[in-house]
Amino acid sequence: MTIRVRFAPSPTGYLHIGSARTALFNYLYAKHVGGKFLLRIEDTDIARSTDESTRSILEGLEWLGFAPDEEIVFQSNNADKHRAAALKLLEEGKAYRDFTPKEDRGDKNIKEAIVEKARQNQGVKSMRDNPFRDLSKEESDHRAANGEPFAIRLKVPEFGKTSFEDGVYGLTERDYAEIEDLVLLRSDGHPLYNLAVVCDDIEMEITDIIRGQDHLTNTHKQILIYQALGATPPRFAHLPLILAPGGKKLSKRIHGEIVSMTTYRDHGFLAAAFRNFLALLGWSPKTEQEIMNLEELVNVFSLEGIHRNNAIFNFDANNPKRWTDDKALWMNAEYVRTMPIGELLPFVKAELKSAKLWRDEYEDDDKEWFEKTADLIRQRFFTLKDFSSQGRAYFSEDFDFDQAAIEKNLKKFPDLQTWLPELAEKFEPMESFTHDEIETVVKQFTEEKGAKLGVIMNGARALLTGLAVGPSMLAIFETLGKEKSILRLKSQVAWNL
RNA sequence: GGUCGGUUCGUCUAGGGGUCUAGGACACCGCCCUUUCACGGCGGCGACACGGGUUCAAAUCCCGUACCGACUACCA
Repeated sequence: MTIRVRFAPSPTGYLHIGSARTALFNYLYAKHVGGKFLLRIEDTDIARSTDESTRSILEGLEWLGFAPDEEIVFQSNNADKHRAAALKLLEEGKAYRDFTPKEDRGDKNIKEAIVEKARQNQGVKSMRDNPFRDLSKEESDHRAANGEPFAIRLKVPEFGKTSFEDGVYGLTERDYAEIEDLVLLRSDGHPLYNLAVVCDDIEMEITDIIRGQDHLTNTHKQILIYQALGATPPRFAHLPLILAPGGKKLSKRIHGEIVSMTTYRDHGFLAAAFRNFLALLGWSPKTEQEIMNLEELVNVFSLEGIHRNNAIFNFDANNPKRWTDDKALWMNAEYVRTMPIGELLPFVKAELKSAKLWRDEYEDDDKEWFEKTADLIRQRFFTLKDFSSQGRAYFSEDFDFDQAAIEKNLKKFPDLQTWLPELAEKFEPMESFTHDEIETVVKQFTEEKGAKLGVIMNGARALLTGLAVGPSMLAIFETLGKEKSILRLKSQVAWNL
């Protein structure tokens, strides 16, 4: 039987880091065994689901490169089937109508309310004390026929326990006494999560469910539903959670965009790098190799490498340099700096285009120059954004000067104001403007002036790139070319800043 | 409150009774290279939550405590 897994997000926000990692693990698992990776949008909560969120999730998945192998399933389209299943269970006596009026809960403190209620009911409350649980069929039918609203609850057996072998957490058991007669169908006729998931997973012939650990206890309820429906439950594997710094829950509300996939895309992350980073959060290949492309990840992925403890996604909202996890940033830099240049170029192009720095010659007459330059400057870059910010001077005459660079490398040595234009003069007659020739000229010039090579070079760097850091100056001269080098060495704009 | 789960450097992790004076990566610090540096090279700092057992031997097994998390909704 082919393995079929699904990623089933609910469209109540963007694709966040936890869901993205769940999608990744499902994808890796499916591909590893030659199975299918499916996508289902769980939009049964009409009040909270939005189309915009669905789009955002799809966008995130697309960016990461996880295309579903079959058509996307929208859970809300299956509501009729879910209702039918609930009715069937009711018919078979495996569920019952609950005529208790719906309780209005203040939306805000639901968790607190639950705890409070549980505290009050301590030791008294039984999960089976619903007065409608054993209502006769006749009376139940009668009241329903009279138009009395009701919810349908699953009739959980009095004694026994559910158990299953979790792919990550091992044997998991739960006593029936701990499981309430869960609501299958709301009094307004809307199917509830646990019913919907089970029905859809049966219908989609899902064989393995890989999802967040927050569903671990739900699984027992779902197994009860599978059994009532006469279906064999699939295999389950639960993933540890990804937490915020300090070990608190990562929340869309509190942590905002920092957890959204689109943020990473928009901040110049390479999907390959982010995927790689995500894979290492809660999973380990058990080797010391950390840089792995998708294919390698697929090859070595196994449930056995998944942790049971939660991982922290580190970031510091108040520190621009640490706006997201250090390791994610490093991973991205590693990819930017070491991936085959040919694979990187399309991303550089897209970045330059969006910054209006792209010129079509880069793919034509200046193709070689473009490749060489991108290759040269990427050595110190972290994200794709750096090509248009720090790398701006290589693609445009309109670039900014870093104040600190000017102070430190230019104004501190007033002689440079005449020397640098003089150096430009030395460049003028050069026929071949390449590394070695430039070196000869610059060195000779430096000796003439009795100056330090570093002073000349760094001054030139400030003038030619606006920055205090970057590749070797000889390489910069060469890549910028004679004309631009001369022009910028003579320019006085930086001196007047 | 109850049930269940988890706990190795700041963070991601290796390890599953002796090979652990606990390994790697990121971050941090230092040194080197150098015309600069956010590159590169070398090195350093730094952890088995705590308390009891079991054992010749425990990071590894058992129990308890603490802390963290999930679930406990006519949310998903």
